[in-house]
Amino acid sequence: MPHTHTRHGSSGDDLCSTDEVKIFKDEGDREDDKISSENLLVEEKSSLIDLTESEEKGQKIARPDHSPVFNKIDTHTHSFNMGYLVSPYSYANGTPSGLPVTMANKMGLPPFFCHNADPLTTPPPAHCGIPPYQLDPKTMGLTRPALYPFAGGQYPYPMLSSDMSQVASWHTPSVYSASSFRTPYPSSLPINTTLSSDFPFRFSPSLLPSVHATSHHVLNAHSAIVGVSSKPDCGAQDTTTNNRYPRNLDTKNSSSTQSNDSKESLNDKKKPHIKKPLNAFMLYMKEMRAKVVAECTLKESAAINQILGRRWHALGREEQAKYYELARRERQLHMQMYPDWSSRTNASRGKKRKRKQETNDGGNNMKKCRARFGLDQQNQWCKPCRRKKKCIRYMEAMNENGPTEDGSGIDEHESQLSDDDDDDYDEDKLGGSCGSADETNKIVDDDTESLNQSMSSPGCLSGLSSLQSPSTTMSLASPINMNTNPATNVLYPATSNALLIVSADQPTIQQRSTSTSGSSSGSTSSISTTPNTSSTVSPVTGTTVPPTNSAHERAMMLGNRFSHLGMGLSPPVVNTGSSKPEPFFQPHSTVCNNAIFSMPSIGNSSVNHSSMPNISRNPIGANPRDINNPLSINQLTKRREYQNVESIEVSDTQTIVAHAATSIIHHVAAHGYRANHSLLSNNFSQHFHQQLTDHMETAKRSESTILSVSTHAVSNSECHKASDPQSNASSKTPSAGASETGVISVS
DNA sequence: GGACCTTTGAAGCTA
DNA sequence: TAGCTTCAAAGGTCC
Repeated sequence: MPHTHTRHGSSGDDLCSTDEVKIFKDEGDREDDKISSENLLVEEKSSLIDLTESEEKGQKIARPDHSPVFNKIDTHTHSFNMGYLVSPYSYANGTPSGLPVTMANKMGLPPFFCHNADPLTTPPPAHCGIPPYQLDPKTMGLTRPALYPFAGGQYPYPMLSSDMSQVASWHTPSVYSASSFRTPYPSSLPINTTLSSDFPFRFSPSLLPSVHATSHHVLNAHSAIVGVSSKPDCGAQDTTTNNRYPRNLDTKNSSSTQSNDSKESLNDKKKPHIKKPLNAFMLYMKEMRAKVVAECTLKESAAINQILGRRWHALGREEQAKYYELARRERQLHMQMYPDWSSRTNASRGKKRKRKQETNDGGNNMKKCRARFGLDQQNQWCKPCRRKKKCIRYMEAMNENGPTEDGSGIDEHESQLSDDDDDDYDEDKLGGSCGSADETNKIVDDDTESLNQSMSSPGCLSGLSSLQSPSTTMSLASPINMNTNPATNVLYPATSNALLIVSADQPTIQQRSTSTSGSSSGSTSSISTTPNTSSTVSPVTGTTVPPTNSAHERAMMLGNRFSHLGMGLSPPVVNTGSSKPEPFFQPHSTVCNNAIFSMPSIGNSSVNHSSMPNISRNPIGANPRDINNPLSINQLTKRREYQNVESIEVSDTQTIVAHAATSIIHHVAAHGYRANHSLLSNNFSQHFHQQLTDHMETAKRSESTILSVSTHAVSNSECHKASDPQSNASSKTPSAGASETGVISVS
């Protein structure tokens, strides 16, 4: 376990992580430290959990005063170095991974606070990263109280000049008045009483951030105290405090002021709810949520969390290690503050537990409609789910083969199926190819409903709620993953001649393609085709054509495919009548030979698609933990665009696709395409455009009818901006758009 | 006002 | 010990 980088070479305190140490390094030393510490972090990450456990178990063991952190502080007393509190982590890869907001908040630091700069007037350097919430707290829904409600000359930190005074100030109520600040932990806790004795240990600077934490927006954000936290009798913790943890948590200690039983009983009723310490992911979420919200204009936390979940997985180990470390510190601090607290306390108190126990009775792990079908297929939801009521299918599954308790659920369910799901039945049944066979079988076994409508059910997909319909989902990652739609006889080779852009930091397609069934994890990209027959939209041409599932599917797939240019692009191959589908796109040699586009079938126009196994179901999206699964985000963010897809003649699929694709490419070529992974260049776009144009010319000669497909851009790879007026405006133009992040959608 | 949704991780409980 | 369950944050939505 590395704990070096302390200038004084103090004994290693596990609390002293390398990232933390880096903060105390001078600018000139950071590079070297970064290199070494990164390597150390990798090692640290591997043992992070064990370390955490061991440390937490032994946290009550008295520790020497020679904490390396203190030593570090000693070395920086001249500058009142609390910079580490602001940005203990570097941004080597540009990923904003600064100090989690929680910690920063607890530290009571302004966002712009830097150890060597004016905390309030000097913006942080770019590498420090500015938490997104700083951009526009109001619009992001994050309340942000005054960082330091001091008057100009009241800012406490500058007054500190010595180590101890500095440290002491962190714990001196006079400095952070309880009435003025919200501390993450109650000031009245016994810990204050023991401060003099074991302060160096208990309030090691590594922990100080949380201990002395004063007001901060995140603390507001996570006003941790539930129940009495807002009660006036909670004293300083109520209106003025923003504690995550209650001040009067320990009733034993606070009971001294409440002598009579009535007060005690009342106090028990008002006993504050001590929340669990945030884990690494929660810390990450708190930090990144605002950013995602700002990027995506999504406000629904469920959707945001899905994005964050994916990003979390996409996060480097080093980055994650930081959050693990912070989470460990949170736990440590929480444990120190509330030694008697146990998660059991919270687990046994809430109604939530009761409710969940009820819903989990019967061992039903079925996903509810929302999770099964996603937001874009609400037409497949049961009625209660549409109304956010209890899922009757869920309840039905709970009762296995038996009827629901009142029977209404079944009836409604059946009615629902007959009403809304019949249309999907054939297609799902025929072409319903989604997910692995195993998963499909599993679903079939679980619920007969799956036959009717949930061949695409994300239930087989472990319930990523916002996934595209898995029934029509296929993965680009799998070279043999093709979705043959019998209804239209149009083959969609996942990899045929399409260009698949693989992130350099992601496993290659070949690697991923080895897995052709079952888990979706590791899928780099996917194509989602959602034969949503209910969608009706006016075409750009204004003509109204009866909706055709395949056409809709075509368009949506196209949109999906192009919307994932940054992750993968696989235009459809149209079966022109011959037994073998004709490749729609001819990859350019420059692309085929480009290692970036490494892909088994790229450039191989002779791929025998017909001989390819008919992967029944694309596992993409099956695993909500699949960080590379774009479907969840896609569905969350682009379904509205898809709903604008107008019907298209099946026979015109090729032309339509080409038309739409060309429009997109036009835009890409014109504006340049900056894919998520920065792998697409204008040259590529132009080339691809040329390829499309050539095919279009060919198609036009053979096709008589052309229906147009409107296209518009989506300005984010993960998030649609349907609510964005600009995006909406652009959606009305029959041109494709590419955002800066390189995602294009077609509607 | 509270449940629900959604994510991952931690912790407790149970078999 | 493995598996399951609950909770932590967040905010829109629904009842």
